[in-house]
Amino acid sequence: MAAAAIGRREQNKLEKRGRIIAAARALFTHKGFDATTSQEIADAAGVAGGTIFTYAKTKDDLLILVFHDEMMDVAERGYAAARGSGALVDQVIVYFETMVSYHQRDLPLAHALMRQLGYVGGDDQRALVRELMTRVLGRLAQLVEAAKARGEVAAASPLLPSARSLFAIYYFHLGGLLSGYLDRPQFDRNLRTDLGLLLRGLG
Amino acid sequence: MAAAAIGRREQNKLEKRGRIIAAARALFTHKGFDATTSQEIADAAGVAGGTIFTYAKTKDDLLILVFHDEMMDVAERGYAAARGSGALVDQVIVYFETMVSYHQRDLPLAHALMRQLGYVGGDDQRALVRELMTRVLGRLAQLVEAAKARGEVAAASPLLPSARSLFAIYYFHLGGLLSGYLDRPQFDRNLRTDLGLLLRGLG
DNA sequence: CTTCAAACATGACTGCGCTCAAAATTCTGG
DNA sequence: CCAGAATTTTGAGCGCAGTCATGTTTGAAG
Repeated sequence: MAAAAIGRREQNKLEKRGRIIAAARALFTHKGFDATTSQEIADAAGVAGGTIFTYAKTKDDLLILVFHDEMMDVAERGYAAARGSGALVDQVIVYFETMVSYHQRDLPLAHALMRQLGYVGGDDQRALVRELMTRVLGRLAQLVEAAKARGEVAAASPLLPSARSLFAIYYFHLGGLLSGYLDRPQFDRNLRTDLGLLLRGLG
Repeated sequence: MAAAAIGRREQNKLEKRGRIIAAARALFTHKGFDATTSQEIADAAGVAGGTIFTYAKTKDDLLILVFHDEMMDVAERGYAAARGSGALVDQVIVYFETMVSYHQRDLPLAHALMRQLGYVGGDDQRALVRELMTRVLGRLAQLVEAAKARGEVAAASPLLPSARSLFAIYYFHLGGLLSGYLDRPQFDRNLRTDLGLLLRGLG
């Protein structure tokens, strides 16, 4: 049989997985992460309590499942919005601002998600994070590549490390914002300063 | 009364706090974080179960208390070790390597700690994280400052943003190492590449 | 169609983090 | 030294994340 052929078993698993993710997303958004019990998710998804944990090893891991698709999309939208801008700094800032405004819709949830990103339990979820990271860094690298073509970035600058470093700076400040060490204006200022520094270099 | 005068009440609280932290450290190190119950910590510290949670809002927050002092010290030792080396890149790498080898002693615990750093519950713990961050960035800034005096770094480079960015890059890769996305050689390579990139600049 | 094995779902159950009303301890003013 | 206010400790109890033995469904082989 071709790999595309799927039996009733896999079909059911996919449907159930979809219902669980949808239920979790709705409840997390509506009640908050902590206030949502795994039993509520199970009820809303029409499955037994224990079934949740065959799709995500922990309740925390559900966050990865819930956000993966949306975040993949946000990266795309951020890239699309960033291409238009002028200098690379501005492009990169537009890219990250797109992500931040997505997180702004629900800061506590974003906080919980960020916490979880560095602590994934299941292998499936780990693969999802890898995929997401690849996408996010890939789009960044494209911005850098275009800037290189424009002569705005040195030809010698390696793409992936550049993208990684830009993201590392964003991620660090995002943590500060979500943890309450920074308010939004501070975040914006720090981000611009530090990204600019990376682009210009310390040397 | 002078602020230095402390009554029996505060004296007792300090002692109890010390016992709790010591007990938690011993148990975390010996049994691991997850395998240690809050009751065990309480027993070892000679207090009732509920008392733990007047000193740390959550079990997770205990990690901050346990590691604060040691990490402050590691930053000092890293700085002392780094001053000797030659170029700024190498100094910074020595600084971070000192921290990494400290974490290597107990990777799962370091992982738990890192997770917790971005999710502090109590205000006291938050202040401790602030203090630690200030120390870590401050020592880094000193290295940059000295390099600036040597003419190795542009006079225009602002110290704090530079230190922040260097740390952000380290922190990002540390997360990759602790989460198992990177092995040690990859970590070392990435760190050197990206720190060098920041120092040279993309432009 | 029947039989058997493998994969999956179930939900009662367990253990632990954390709460909170009550008890114990310390402080203060007279 | 005493009464009573203020703060801290206590530990039984609660709710929930996560487990696992049992039951159910699916797929394959004859």
